[in-house]
Amino acid sequence: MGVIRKTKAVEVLLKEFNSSSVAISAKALIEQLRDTFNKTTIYRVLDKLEDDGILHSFLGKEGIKWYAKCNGCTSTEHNDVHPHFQCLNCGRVDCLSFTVPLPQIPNRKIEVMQLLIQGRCEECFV
Amino acid sequence: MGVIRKTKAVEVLLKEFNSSSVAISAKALIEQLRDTFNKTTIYRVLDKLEDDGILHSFLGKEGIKWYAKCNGCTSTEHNDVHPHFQCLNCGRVDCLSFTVPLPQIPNRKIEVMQLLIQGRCEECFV
DNA sequence: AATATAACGCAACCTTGTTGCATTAACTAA
DNA sequence: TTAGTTAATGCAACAAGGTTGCGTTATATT
Ligand SMILES: [Mn+2]
Ligand SMILES: [Mn+2]
Ligand SMILES: [Zn+2]
Ligand SMILES: [Zn+2]
Repeated sequence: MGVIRKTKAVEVLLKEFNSSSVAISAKALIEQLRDTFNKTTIYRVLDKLEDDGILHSFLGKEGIKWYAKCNGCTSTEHNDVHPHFQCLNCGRVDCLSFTVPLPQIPNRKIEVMQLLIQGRCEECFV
Repeated sequence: MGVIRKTKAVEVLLKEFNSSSVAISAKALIEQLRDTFNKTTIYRVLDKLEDDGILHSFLGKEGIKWYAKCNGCTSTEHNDVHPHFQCLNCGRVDCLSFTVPLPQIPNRKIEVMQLLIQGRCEECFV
């Protein structure tokens, strides 16, 4: 797969993610671009951008899907695994750049891990 | 809130969680008890048992809700926060007893964290 | 046994996300 | 530059997980 045509939707969504580095939920994009694009289109473009290694996705607080820019991923290699932070006050979500060392678990093989930290972001921190 | 009446549904669900210590998804319970209870009832009882500090819930792989027994929680204090493990082979989910030390993040306050580790469980480990 | 009301079943609904299909618009090459 | 090819789009309908309102049932209390 992969994005092959530079369509209006691809262009607009790419710009959305390039203008800031915070994560954006599919839900928010659909709402925000409701008058411009159909939700199906948005879901499909996000899918493709993820396949391309341009965006990565993860599940936020209520199990809804968020997307953020990738750093150095390709369509063949998605090696951009890191924790995410969701602010319980303003809702903002972003990527955290550190890695969390996990203890070995006997007789289990760890393949993926997803860590969502919740609390107060820099803006909402008192 | 809290469970006030010992009904059939409460009894059956409690037994379900007491007979083993693995987590069970609401989805699985609804399917399994489809001929006995309405799904609304199951959702409501699970909710209540959680409020009571008897069960805790978390989101699994596809963002669906899982429940497991609590250890030493009450209706006023839910202090049973720990990682969960979901087997990518057999689908089994369980609670992990270790705690993951998180680095301090400057200017942010960490309140909750949810960690889902995926891989191969003891049974499916080769 | 009579009462009060928590819990239940059912149908209808909500939200997030997906699918099939006819139409439109990018890209390709004449 | 235009015609042809087909990826991408819009729309409507659907799916899964979960919630809500309301009339009925069953548990606990007297
Ligand atoms: Mn990220
Ligand atoms: Mn647990
Ligand atoms: Zn914030
Ligand atoms: Zn397994």
